Amino acid sequence: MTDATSRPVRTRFAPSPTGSLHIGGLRTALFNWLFARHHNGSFILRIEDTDQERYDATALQTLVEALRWAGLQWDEGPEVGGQFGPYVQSERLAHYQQWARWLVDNDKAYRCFCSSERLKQVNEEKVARKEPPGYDRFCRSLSPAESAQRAANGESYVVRFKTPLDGQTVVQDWIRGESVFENANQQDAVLLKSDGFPTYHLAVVVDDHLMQISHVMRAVEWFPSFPLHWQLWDAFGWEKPVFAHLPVMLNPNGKGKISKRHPPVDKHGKTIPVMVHDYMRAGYLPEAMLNFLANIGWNFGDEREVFTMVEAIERFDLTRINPANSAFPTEKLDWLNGEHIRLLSPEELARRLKPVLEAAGFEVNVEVLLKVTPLVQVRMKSLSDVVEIAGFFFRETFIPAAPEKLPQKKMDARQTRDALVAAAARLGELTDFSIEAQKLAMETLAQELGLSNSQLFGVLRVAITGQQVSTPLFETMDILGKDTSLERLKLAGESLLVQS
RNA sequence: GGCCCCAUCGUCUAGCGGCCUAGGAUGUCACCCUUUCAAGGUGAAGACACGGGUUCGAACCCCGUUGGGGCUACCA
Repeated sequence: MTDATSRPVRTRFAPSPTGSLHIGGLRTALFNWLFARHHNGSFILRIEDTDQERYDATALQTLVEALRWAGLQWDEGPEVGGQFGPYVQSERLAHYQQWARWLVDNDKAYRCFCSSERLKQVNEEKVARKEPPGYDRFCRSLSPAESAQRAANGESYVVRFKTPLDGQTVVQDWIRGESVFENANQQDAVLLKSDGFPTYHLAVVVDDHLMQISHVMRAVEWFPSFPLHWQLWDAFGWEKPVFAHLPVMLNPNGKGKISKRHPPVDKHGKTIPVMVHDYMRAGYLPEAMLNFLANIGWNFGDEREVFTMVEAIERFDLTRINPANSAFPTEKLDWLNGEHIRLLSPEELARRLKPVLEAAGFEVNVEVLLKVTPLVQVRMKSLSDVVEIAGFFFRETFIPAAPEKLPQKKMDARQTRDALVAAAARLGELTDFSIEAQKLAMETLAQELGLSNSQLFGVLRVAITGQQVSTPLFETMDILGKDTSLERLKLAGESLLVQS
């Protein structure tokens, strides 16, 4: 079996718009996108909004936003059009109704007039008898004439598939090979609902055919309905696409798939975001996110784990997809995000940092930001880290640290104050306030005071930045300037109460 | 419960019958570098779920057990 058919490669991502994009959905989209790009094919976005009860007007917008953030451009779909449109299923009802009708006319499906009450009762009875629940095929034996008559009378009905009563359905999955399902275990699934909307099962087959999808990559959740779809393709007599059921991502502890309803937690008990928008807000880079997702269930081929999507496209194939489900390795995401942050040019990083700082309420002086960026670049795991590490550069008024934070290991208040005074005096004398000059002066001073560099520099750091953890001291003073630096040292010295 | 899928370090993975006394990454720990925090460098601990086969030889093939996961709607 080969993973490329003779047909042009066309893949699709077909989410239902029920909110932001689920992180697992993004990976499914990514794999489809990578495959299409690798084969110079087309990647299609199709919206599966056939559930009116779950309709959400803003969801499509949010979904599109997440996909655009990730950079997964679709060649056909909402907002971009295409020759196989419309790409929103609620606008394609005529197709589904036509093909449902075709199935009924060709004895592949039938109208079911059973009420939901009766269905419920049948189920309860079956369960009571310890039988597996399911429809009892009551309407399957209705004559075509009676069926048509009742429909004509305006009686409400659904269309159900006429599942073969015996035999087996042998399905082919690219990742798992052959699987055999007993037809006797299959239900007469509803294809067309009473509101005239199709179920997923009908819509997916009709659309994948009409849109000439060559490869269907979807999550394994769909595997149980795979035989139904397989039979549907056969019933229509259409050429099937290649199917590949992707493993799902489980909670970090490996228990259960990641879901919005039961938010996963990491080993520290911290809640892990499920939606792409949460990751956007948390300061993750789209390139890191995609790199991360590409490493779950697929691998680059050699031992590299940090790569760009351009590189991934070159190598992407279905043969290296791992059929096993995987826990969500959050620590790797943080690591990869740091790696990608370091891969960025300082200018590019600064460009991405600006909105983060602004969102935190800072007014950003771009010139300062450009100087600060290289200092934070190596220290960040996420873009939002900049606020904590270097936010003080952009604060209107300086917030000094509490005086008790000033003394370093084995230092008392007097010693600390004296060090601050001496440092201010020494730095004040400098005509050359360069980083090197500052460093030399302070190293000399530390020796004179009998302090270690660590002690003296620590005191100065807290005085200058108001923080115990910050950007490097001399670089920071360089950016702040001599006047501001001296002012802060003086302020810190005065804040220390010393009994004489 | 039924049906189906899956099974290598804590985690993500390489491995597709001999190159495996199982490789990489992450995380953890130690050391080095060092003005804090990082980053970087070096090193350590850490896995073929179990039981049967097949074979000269099995992490790799087959069967069973166990474990995990998915599905079980007029939701997708």
